[in-house]
Amino acid sequence: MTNARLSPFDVDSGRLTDAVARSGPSRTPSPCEACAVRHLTVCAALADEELRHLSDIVGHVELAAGQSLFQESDEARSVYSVTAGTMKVYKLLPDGRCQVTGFLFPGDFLGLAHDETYAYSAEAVTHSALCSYPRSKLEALLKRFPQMEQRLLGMAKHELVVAQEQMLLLGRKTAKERLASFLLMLSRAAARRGQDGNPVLVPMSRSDIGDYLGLTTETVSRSFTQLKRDRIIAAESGNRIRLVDDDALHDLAEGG
Amino acid sequence: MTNARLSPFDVDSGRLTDAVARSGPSRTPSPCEACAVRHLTVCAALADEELRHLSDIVGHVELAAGQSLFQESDEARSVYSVTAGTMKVYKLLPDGRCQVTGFLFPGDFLGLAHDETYAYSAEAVTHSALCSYPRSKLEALLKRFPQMEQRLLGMAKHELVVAQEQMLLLGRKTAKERLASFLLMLSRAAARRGQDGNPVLVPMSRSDIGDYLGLTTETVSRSFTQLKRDRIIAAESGNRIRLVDDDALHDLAEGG
DNA sequence: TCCGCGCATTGATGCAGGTCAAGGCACGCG
DNA sequence: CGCGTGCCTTGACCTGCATCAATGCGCGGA
Repeated sequence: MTNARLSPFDVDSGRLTDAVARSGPSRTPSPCEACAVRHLTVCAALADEELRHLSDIVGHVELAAGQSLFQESDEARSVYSVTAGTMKVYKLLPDGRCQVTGFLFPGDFLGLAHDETYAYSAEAVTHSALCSYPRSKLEALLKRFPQMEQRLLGMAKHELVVAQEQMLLLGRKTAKERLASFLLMLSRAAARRGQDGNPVLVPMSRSDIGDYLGLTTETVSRSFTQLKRDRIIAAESGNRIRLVDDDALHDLAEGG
Repeated sequence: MTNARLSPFDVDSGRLTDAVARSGPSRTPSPCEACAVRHLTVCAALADEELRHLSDIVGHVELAAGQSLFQESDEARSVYSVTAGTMKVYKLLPDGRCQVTGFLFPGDFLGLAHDETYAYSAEAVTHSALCSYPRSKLEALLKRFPQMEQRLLGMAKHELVVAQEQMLLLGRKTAKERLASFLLMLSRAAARRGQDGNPVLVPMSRSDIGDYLGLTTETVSRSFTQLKRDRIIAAESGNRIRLVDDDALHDLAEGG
């Protein structure tokens, strides 16, 4: 495996520039209609009229790798939809211990806050682009279009299922099992976006992975080495991992 | 600390029998209107008309301690609202490793499934009572009363926040910190229900607590002993724990 | 009242993963 | 083109929690 972080446009590059260009606020009719990742997002099920209203309130953000979008306890002014790149959301303990609660890819939603402040921090892992929706305006829209609320509820339910699986991982799986689960998660997420799920691109650092899996970077690294030695995965160029023995990987991930 | 599990009616007894009696399907106008725990539940914000419709489709379940409500992968026919007792929801690995993803108290909701099957198993910790709503009929109702959907979304968002905190706990906290967080969670949950948050009732076994905190029963027991030795908590009769040094407990829980 | 069962506690020991430390490798920059 | 920086890998050692085992203790049932 190579050590370098990707330059921001190595991967989703076309997608990133496309999405940003297309959705520029200056475009005429309804930029959201032309959104390249709409089928993945909360916007997928919306009618044209609803889309137009959404277009009216949408803003755009672009972040370089490592840039922060918001911090836990910031006032939750906006919610966001990732259109390109990879984001991470995480929580910190006062002494600096970090738990990454999720990685987000194009189509994913973030910033849903229960009260007036965010419950976690969000930061770009790679160069990323997002649509932003002012919370107040979005809420007004939700009142008018309950359809959207339904869609949001569906996404929240799905996130809950994912969160419960992550709790099982953090509470009960071994380091190797955690890494196997992680690679399969990445692979499925890539496939959902219509990208290649094998080999799978791993854009985040060992340290981010450790903070996601409740491990140290050293243990993540050692587990990678073990999986390679066991011929279950193989490193390829550009931070890609080939899933060589899919069955073994699944068995591992499920604690087989 | 005593070892005995509670007999089912030691605690929420009045509440349990009341709720069950009141909400019997044979009652005349709208049993939900009289529900003792309505202010805590998804039903809180509903208008009378909506409540009547809800009453029409509601069913009731009573479970003895240890009885299962549904299993992961069962077809998700109903969703439930806890009216009395304590439930646990959990996920299993094939080899039997168990992660309790949450304890549920009166007012809590369970069974929200993203697809056609439940994502976890649910079992009564103490004698419990629940309202059940057939999923199909509830969905029809949600279409008519978007208000309810909004309320559900709010509950789902709150559950997500809780789940993220639990991930931080499972990924990054020490055994003592986990137990401190757990006791504070129980205390807050009791207070929310209008019960005494100190001393706090701990109705579940060491093994359930371990499965919730990602620890073994032995480690849970040892951590209890340490907190007692440090005069941070004290055991009282009937599985109650007095939170003696609240500040120390909070500091511990936050990783101070 | 006594017995036995199920849970909790405590002790002894082991090990997975953390910690500390030393290179290695790729890339960017002067 | 060589050097520095940042990440990754590997090794040696340590420790917090798991595991294995024994005992305690409260309750329910005979």
